[in-house]
Amino acid sequence: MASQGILNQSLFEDHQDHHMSSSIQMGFFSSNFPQNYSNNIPYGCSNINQPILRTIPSSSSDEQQQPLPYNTNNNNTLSQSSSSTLIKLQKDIDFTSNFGGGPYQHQILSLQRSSPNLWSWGEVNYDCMSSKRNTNGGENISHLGISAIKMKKIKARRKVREPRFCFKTLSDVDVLDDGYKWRKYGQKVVKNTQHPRSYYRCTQDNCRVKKRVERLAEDPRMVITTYEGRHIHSPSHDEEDSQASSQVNSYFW
DNA sequence: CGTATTTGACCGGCGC
DNA sequence: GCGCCGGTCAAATACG
Repeated sequence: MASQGILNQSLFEDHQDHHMSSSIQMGFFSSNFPQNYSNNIPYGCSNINQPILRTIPSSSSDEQQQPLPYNTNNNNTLSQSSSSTLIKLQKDIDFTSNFGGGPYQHQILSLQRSSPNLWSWGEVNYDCMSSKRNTNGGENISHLGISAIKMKKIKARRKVREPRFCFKTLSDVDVLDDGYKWRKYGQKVVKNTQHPRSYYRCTQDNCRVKKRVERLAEDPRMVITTYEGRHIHSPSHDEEDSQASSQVNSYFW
């Protein structure tokens, strides 16, 4: 499976560009969610407090400029194709470094901003993981009105924090098989949630990728998975035949 | 017995 | 400065 985990770069033309444009870009990626998760397709966005972004056919043009609220039916499930995956992700995240490739092709939505790393961990952490934060006046980092103090704090944290993103998945299983091996190193009960948050580290030597997993308080059927950092290796279940496919590793910088 | 998980302690950031 | 909270550590425990 030489093509595993390779992002369809034709849809991410400025993949190498570190300066984000302020556009919303559609793309596809192949993930290796295994067969038993095929009915647990991730479809969330990186910020659970913001509207879930609706998938837009990649052929459509200008209407892509605005995130649209996702249509949900009365069962609070997606009314669109369940095979759609919607993820707002930081521009410099290589999706394939967190997901290996596989038979399932999911649609993702990449939100690109005018400055690098605007999806700072702080923003994701406060907005996505901790719904109590950011309530004083609703100051939003994504707008130019951000205070200098706040920006300073964020910058300070950016120094040490890896890029991260998270998404929601409808799943009975907490830990989705993303092809990598993880070791649990902590569990925490987060305030105002009934479900604990679990912390995992990639077991690969020198790979510092972390992920955390928790259930959405509002809907325990949803698993929120947050990845931080980039894998420096291919998914572990490729290891057996990875000797002959070192070129594949270049996709997992 | 080696490895993975659990879980209370600890630490640092942040708000008040 | 203090307390709260999230994230991490590491000893204890479980597991294969």
